[in-house]
Amino acid sequence: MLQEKASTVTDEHVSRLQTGGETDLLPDQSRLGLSTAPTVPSSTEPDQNIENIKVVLHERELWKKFHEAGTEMIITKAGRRMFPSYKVKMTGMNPKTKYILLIDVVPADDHRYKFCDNKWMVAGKAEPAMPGRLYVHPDSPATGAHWMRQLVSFQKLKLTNNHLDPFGHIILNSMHKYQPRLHIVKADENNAFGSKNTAYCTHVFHETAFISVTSYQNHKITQLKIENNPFAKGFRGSEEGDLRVSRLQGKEYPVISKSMVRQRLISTHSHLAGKLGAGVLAGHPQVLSSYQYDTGVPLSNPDSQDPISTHFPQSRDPNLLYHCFKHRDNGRHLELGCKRSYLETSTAVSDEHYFRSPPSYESPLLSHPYRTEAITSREACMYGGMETESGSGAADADDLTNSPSINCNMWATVQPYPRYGMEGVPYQPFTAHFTNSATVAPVVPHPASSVVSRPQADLGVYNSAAVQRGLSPSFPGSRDSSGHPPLYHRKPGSPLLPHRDFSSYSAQGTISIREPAYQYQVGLSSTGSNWTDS
DNA sequence: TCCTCTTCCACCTTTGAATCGA
DNA sequence: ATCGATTCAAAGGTGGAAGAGG
Repeated sequence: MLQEKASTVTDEHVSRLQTGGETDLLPDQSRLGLSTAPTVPSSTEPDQNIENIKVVLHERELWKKFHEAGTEMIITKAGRRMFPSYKVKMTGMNPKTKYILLIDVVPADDHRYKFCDNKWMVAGKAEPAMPGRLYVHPDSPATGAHWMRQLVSFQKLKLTNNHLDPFGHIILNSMHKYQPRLHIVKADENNAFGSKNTAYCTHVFHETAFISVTSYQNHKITQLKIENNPFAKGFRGSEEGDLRVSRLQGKEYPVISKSMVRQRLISTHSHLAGKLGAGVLAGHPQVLSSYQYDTGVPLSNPDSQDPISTHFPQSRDPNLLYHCFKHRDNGRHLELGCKRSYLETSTAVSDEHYFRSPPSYESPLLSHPYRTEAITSREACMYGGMETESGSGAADADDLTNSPSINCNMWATVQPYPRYGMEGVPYQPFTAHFTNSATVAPVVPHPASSVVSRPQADLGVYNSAAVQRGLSPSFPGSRDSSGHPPLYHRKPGSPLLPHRDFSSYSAQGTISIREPAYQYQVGLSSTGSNWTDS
């Protein structure tokens, strides 16, 4: 494990916030006309600025390989893990501050895709978004020292296409493009988030975008998975060529040995690298800039026909990479950075054959009594041991023994997302409603409310951006500001059941996060103790 | 007919309990 | 009694094939 960690350092990609302080404008902010966000009282010390946290994507090179081929992720009714798995290295955290780490997977655009002629093409309008769910790292909340000690792995995150999934897996539509996002939330005094002063960051790694499929479409992806995923070792061929792969699919594919696969991968990679090196991709900055978050490389040639983009039309905005939000005391939301640049009006017919922009909507992650109580067990989702680090024993001890813990699974329900086309993508402000109550109630779509449209001109080119925004004030009651009932209510004293038990669904401590027409509903499951109603 | 999805399968890794020895 | 190493079996992850369904 240590060896793995050490060997991958150079492959990691550092996602870095550009804000120097809470009121600092990003280089392009002024040009964007974005306002500064007020400071967060709890974040006035430099070492506590949540935007100073740096996140490094583990195995970035592997992600890049997949991305270049057009990453596909299998979704099954029972839930399937992501591969490559989402692992990050955290730095810059306050060692003693507690954070909650969670991931969501959001639609990258409003299209449905099909794999035709060895390339992904738009096949129509996207289906309504699936219930949005958050995957909370099982170690959450934990101190910064804990998170920074080793790789943070979300490998147990599972994707499903089962709309009624009882296991808390992230629900996706097949043949749609998605973008995973990592949220770092500073836990409040109750080891929860969602309270008034909650601050959080959202990290988006462009190369982790994928298309969900029920069976692999692109043979290159299949080979990459087989070659790199240890669980798929059974499909690798031996050096002698006695392959299960060839046995099973001999009529379709030639015999492929390990060495051949390796050679092909190298060849493919070299080919791509060669193109990169030769500047072929210079005309396709959407590819090149995908890995150059900080360069501010302008985007995209929509007419590109290079092999890469024909296999996997790139998002034309690799710039939606990094943003940081912060709570604003008055509950209104501000942005300090630009989330994306690609907002050109899409009029060209050819655009239909290419991926469009990454998500343009705002993070649904938000505040409110995300309350955590003592939990007796955690799933080991972090690399390495949990041993106390010398020199940080206090923090560690506190981390592991006193910290109430939350479970991996949070349930959320998202109303069909407003289709944010590439054209003048509406920018969605949202309010949040968190509750740990628990009676199941129907999810009520939040009425479409004011939509903050961001003129295209406002969305310049940024390869990295930090956005500070406010989190809504908490609504400890059972209704949010719009009068909607809570999504779930739990009777006082109702114990939480172990996660992955659908029967516990109605007994989850819940968080609902609402945006206009976008509603997150997050349930927390506990493996041990009861929740306390606050 | 085509496309997508589900189910089942064999093969593999991972995980944790049991065992043993120092 | 404790700790670490080893062994073993069960659990779970994997992609492919076949077939169902729209």
